[in-house]
Formats: sequence, structure tokens, C-alpha cells
Amino acid sequence: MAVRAARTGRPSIHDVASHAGVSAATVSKVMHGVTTVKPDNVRKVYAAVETLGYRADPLASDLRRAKRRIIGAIVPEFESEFFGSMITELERSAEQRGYTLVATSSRESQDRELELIQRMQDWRVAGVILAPVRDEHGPAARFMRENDMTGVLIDRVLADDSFDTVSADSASASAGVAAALVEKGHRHVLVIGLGEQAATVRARLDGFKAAAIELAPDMVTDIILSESDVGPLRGALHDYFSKGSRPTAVYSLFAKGTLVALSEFRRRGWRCPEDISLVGFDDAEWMQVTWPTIAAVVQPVHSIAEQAMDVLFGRIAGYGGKPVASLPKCQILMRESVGAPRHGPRAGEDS
Amino acid sequence: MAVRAARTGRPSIHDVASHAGVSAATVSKVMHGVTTVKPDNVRKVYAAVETLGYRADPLASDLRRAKRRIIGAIVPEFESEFFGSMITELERSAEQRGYTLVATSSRESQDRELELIQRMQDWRVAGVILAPVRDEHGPAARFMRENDMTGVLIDRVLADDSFDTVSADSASASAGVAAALVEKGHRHVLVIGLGEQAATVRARLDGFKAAAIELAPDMVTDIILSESDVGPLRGALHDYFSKGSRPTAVYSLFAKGTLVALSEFRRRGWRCPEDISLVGFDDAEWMQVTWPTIAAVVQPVHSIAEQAMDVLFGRIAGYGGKPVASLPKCQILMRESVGAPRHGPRAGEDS
DNA sequence: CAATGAGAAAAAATCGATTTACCGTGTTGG
DNA sequence: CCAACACGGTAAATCGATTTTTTCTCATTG
Repeated sequence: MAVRAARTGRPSIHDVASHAGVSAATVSKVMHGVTTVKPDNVRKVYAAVETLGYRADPLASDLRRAKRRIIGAIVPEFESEFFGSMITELERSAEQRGYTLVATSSRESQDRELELIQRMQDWRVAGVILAPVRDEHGPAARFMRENDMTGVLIDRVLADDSFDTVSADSASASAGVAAALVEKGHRHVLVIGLGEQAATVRARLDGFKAAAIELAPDMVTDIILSESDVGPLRGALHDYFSKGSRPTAVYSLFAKGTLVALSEFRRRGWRCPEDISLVGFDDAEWMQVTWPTIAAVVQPVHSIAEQAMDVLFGRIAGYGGKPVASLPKCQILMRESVGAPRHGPRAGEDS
Repeated sequence: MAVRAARTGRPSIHDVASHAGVSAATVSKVMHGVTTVKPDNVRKVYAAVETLGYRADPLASDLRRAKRRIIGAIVPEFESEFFGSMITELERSAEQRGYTLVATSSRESQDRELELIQRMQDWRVAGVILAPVRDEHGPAARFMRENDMTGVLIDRVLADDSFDTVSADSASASAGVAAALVEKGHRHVLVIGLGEQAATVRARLDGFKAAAIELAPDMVTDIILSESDVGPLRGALHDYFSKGSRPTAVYSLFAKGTLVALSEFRRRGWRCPEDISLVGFDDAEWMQVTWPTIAAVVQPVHSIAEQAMDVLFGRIAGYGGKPVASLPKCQILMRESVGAPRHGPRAGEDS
């Protein structure tokens, strides 16, 4: 008779072994489908597993293993739809390959990001998916490089020659936005962004400007880049309008900026798109049910996650070769918040 | 000279030990601040730790330990602001106590929820925070009870005599909504909800009805409860209005319902709040920047997380006693989407 | 002076798996 | 006929920590 371990209350592999009258090694083999075990023993082991309700302890098994079956994920925040669904996709993909995803949030802090990547190394995870706070040159990324951890950088990154990267093709998406705005007749657009997200913000900006000038040489593009937080951006946006600037459209390079812009419109009593048009990076569920529906650039979350995991597991499997840079395409949803410009929003009001 | 382990490339406690000229046990003691180590050895150990860059492997240390310093969390989805910030708070709280939070999503599936809770037990986590898909009677909760895992149920749960529970006081919040609507002059309200979230939906519904009848005996409350998914709700809502029902306000008992209602309004070209008022459970960032701003019941995410973790760690520390049920209060933000009713929305249009 | 005890550290057991080394037995080939 | 080899298994080593047990060294005491 097997005796269940007293300490944890759960049967160990040795309990199964003695119950089945074989050694622990044999049990391990059966559990892994090794074919060199006599059918009779296989049956006995399965029977013992069944009656004892045995399930392997992943910690113990990973300890002995060279590579742990854990993938770490670090994202800047859990609160947004974008990173929420990103984690969902990453989790799904990891589990599909028999790994466990441990998701953490850097809370938009580079210090914390560094701590987290270190903790990931403490855990000796098989690989890491890092969505850096700022870009591929942050402290966490450096740590990864110095300790050559296997990992893939996503989202706020550009192609890099020491990391595999996957991020939405924001440049071409921005070009698409520019094309759409030009086509509607806009010739004066304000672009807002967060400066600290240097990597992608520049790509998005350049993509927009290049396409705009190409398609409409007379296009005027104003730019407001706030350094770190949305607070300053809010202020800068307010000042910008208060000085009398009257673009016919606003293009926000990141999700929160869209909210900031909307909030500023509301404060001034401007109607969208009658008084001013709006497009933003990142789609959200609410954008298609409010008045007006908000035009948005939809990032290919599923593709980003899938490709990142593909590359990551390739590296885990030992595949060498140069870093790859993947740029899945975005989709642009031109909704009601974008219209043809009038002569400009009525001027004169100020708060 | 100490030799770094060849396999992982990282120094183990034995490397530190031999480098410092002491035993592994002594290193362990120093790392845990045990005071019975000679100052001289303490110094040597610290020096070795420093030069080797030693950091303990949490898996190895947890394996030996009775209780692992891991807290499992299971939520129905990662995509919403509510659960996103819930995870953020839980993670913060766990780390503050030296534990690691492993967050997972049941993706609104009870089957998966069961799988996840089993996996948590495989990991032998110290405790679990479970936000069940439906209520405290699901398969995951049963599994927890049967294997007496230590854990706390949150959000979609009522007080229970076999579990500690923490959830927003939806009944009193609903009463507050009723009071506000009555005060504005509403006498015909439609309440929409998801039937499968039996636990809290009933509490929210009853809280509303009781307060409504108490404050305005002539109040007419219509109710649409969809079984499982938002799809059927969308249809039911459409049918309801198509039959000519004209409540002056809609109260949605859950976040997605608010979007569904808005979307139906939009489809019919109804203005909010001129034609119909709207309040919903759960606040979101966008609700205060759109037209109109959407009134919402704000759940005390921080309190829920904090209280749940307090109770959980109490249990982990071995505190016995009866299950506790915590009901932190909600806040009601009455915004522009709620106005005084006219004679009712203009009738006659139908899609 | 031998016995006792305290203090500190080393040695060994442990956690629960995987992996390696080795051991019979029977078969095959040179 | 004996070495080589495949087969099926088991014992033991291992992963990297913690915890228990043992050992050793002094200092104290009857």
C-alpha cells in the first residue's frame, strides 16, 4: 500500500511508484510516454496514478530540468484593452505548448521593469516576452542582453540588432491615416504623442509626415510630444488651442492621447467631427458605440502575440541566426470622428 | 576559487559557500538574517554573494519550504479595466509581502476555471484569489472546498459559509442608483443583466427593486436577463424596444451591458439623455470624456483587492475561524447620461 | 579533571521530480 | 563460444535551496 506524503497531503512520484510496484524512474518514463516500458508496467502505473490522483509537481520537475517550462511576460500595464488582450493571447499560446505564462506589470516604470526582468532570471524562465516601458534601449533590455536571456521584445520597439522584435507596423499605419485625412481634405493636422515612448512614436510620426507631404505638399503638421506623463500633455494641448491654433484634425499616437484630446474638445464645447476630426492609435470597444464613433488604428494583437511566441520558441529550441524584426500590419477603422474639414472650428472661445 | 555552475551559468548557494569558505547551510542562514552566525562569516558570505552576483532560486527554495511563496489569481478576463486594475492591485499586494502573483484568465469558461484551479494546486500555491466566472457554486469553488485549498472568492460572489468572500456592495449601490433615478423623476426603468452571473446580478437587481418601490411605489421596473452571452442580450434588448416599450432610463448591471445599451440607442438614433437615460455598473476611463459622459457605479477595486489579500494572508498564517464576508462600498458617479425624463422617447422608429 | 552545556558550523536529509549509470538477461554475430 | 548489444529496470545522482542532525570547540562547573 502506498502512503500519501504527510506533509503536503499529496502523493508524490514515489508514492505512485511503490503503489504500482515499480521504481520512480519508471513512473517518470510512463508519464512522459517513453515507449521502452513493458505494457504491463504501464498499466500498473496508470492504475496507481488513477487511484492516488497523482499529478506531477511542476516546480519539482522544472528544478531538475535544464529549461523551465515557464515563460515570463512583462507589460507596462494591465489596465488597457491592448495589453489585456495581449496577455490573453500570450497565455493561450504558451499553454498550447505546455508552458505556463507568468504575467507581470512594470506599471510604466523602468526601475520596476529592471526588477522584474531580474526576477524572471531568478526564476530561470525559458524565455521572456518584454513589452518595454519606453523602447529597446531600456535597462531591462540591457540586462537581458548582458545575461543573454532568451527573449523577444514587442510593441514599443523598433528593429534592433541584438533582439528579436515584433511590433505593429505603425509607420505604414500612420501613412494610411495621413492618406485618409488628406483624402477628406485636411491640410492642417495636430499630432500628439508621448516622447518617452521614443521608439514607436518616432516611427508613427515619421510615417505620418512622410505620407502627408508626399500626398499633399501644402500639409501643415503640428506636433505636441509630452515627455513622460499624460498630465503635461493635457496642459500642452490646452495651451496650443488657447494660442489660437486651429487644425482641422487631431491624430493621437497612443490610446490615452485620444482620451485627452476628446476631453479637451469637450472642455471647449467642440463637436467632433463637425468642429474637428479625431483619429487615434489603438481601438477600444467603446469607440464604436459612442457619439461619434471614434476612428482608430487597430493593432494586430493576435499576430503580434503569435509571431512573438513563434520566434521565442524557436530560440528556446536552440535556433540561432540573426535577430528578426516582425512588423504585422495594422487595420484602420475610419469612423464618424473623421469628417471633411469646414473652414476650421469656430474661433474665439477659450477657457 | 569558486566555480560557477556549468549548466545554468548562474552561481548556486554551494558556489557561494565554497567561495566564502563556509557551508551552504551557513549561507542560507546569512541570507535569512539568522543572528547565530559569527560576524566574520557573515562578512565573508556577503562578500562572496557580491562578487558572484548570487541570487537565490525561488523555485528551489520553495520546493523545500512547506508553503510556497506564490499566490494564484484567476479572473474571468484580462481585457477589462476592472479586472486589469484588480490584477495590478493584487500583484502589488502580493509582492509587498514577498510573494509572487501568478495571474491567469479563465476566459469566462467554467471548464477552464476548473483546470486553472487544479493547476494552482499542482503548483502548491500558498493561496488563491478566485474571481469566479459565475458564482461561489462553480466547479472551481467546489474543487477548492474538497481539497481544502486556502483561498478567497471575490467579485461575482455572495456571502458563503464555506468561503471567505469580498465583493462590492452592489445591493446598496443599486439602491443608490434607484434613488438617483427616482429623484430625477424616472418612473419606468429597464434593468439589463447577465443571468449567469447569478450571484451578484440578483443582489444588484433586488437592491434596485427594493429601493425603487420604497421610494416610488408607482415605479415600473422591466428586466431583461440574458443567459450566458451578450449576443442574446443584444437581441432581447432590440426586441424589447421594437415591441414599443419606452422606459425613460436603462440601468445596466454589468459593464458590457452598458455598451450594448449605448449601441442599441445609437442604432435607433436616440439621444442620451434627451431621449433616454443610462447608468451602468463599472466605470471606465472613456466614460468621462465622451458625449454624453456616462454615469457609472465605481467599484472599490483597491479595497476589494486589499481586503481579499488581508483575509487570504490571515488564513495562510493559520488563522482559523468562520468565513468572513466583506462588502466594500461603491461610489456612484451621476454624469450627463442621466437627465430628467421627458414624456418618453419619441416612439415609432424601428429598425 | 571529567562531565556538562552552549554556540557555531558542517554534514546530511529533504523536497519531488528527471536523468545518468549500471545491472541482469537474452539475443546475435564474428 | 564469447563478446557485443538491445531491452527493461532500478539505484543513485542531481537540481538548488531549507531544515534537521551531528560534530566540534570551548568555556563552565561540580
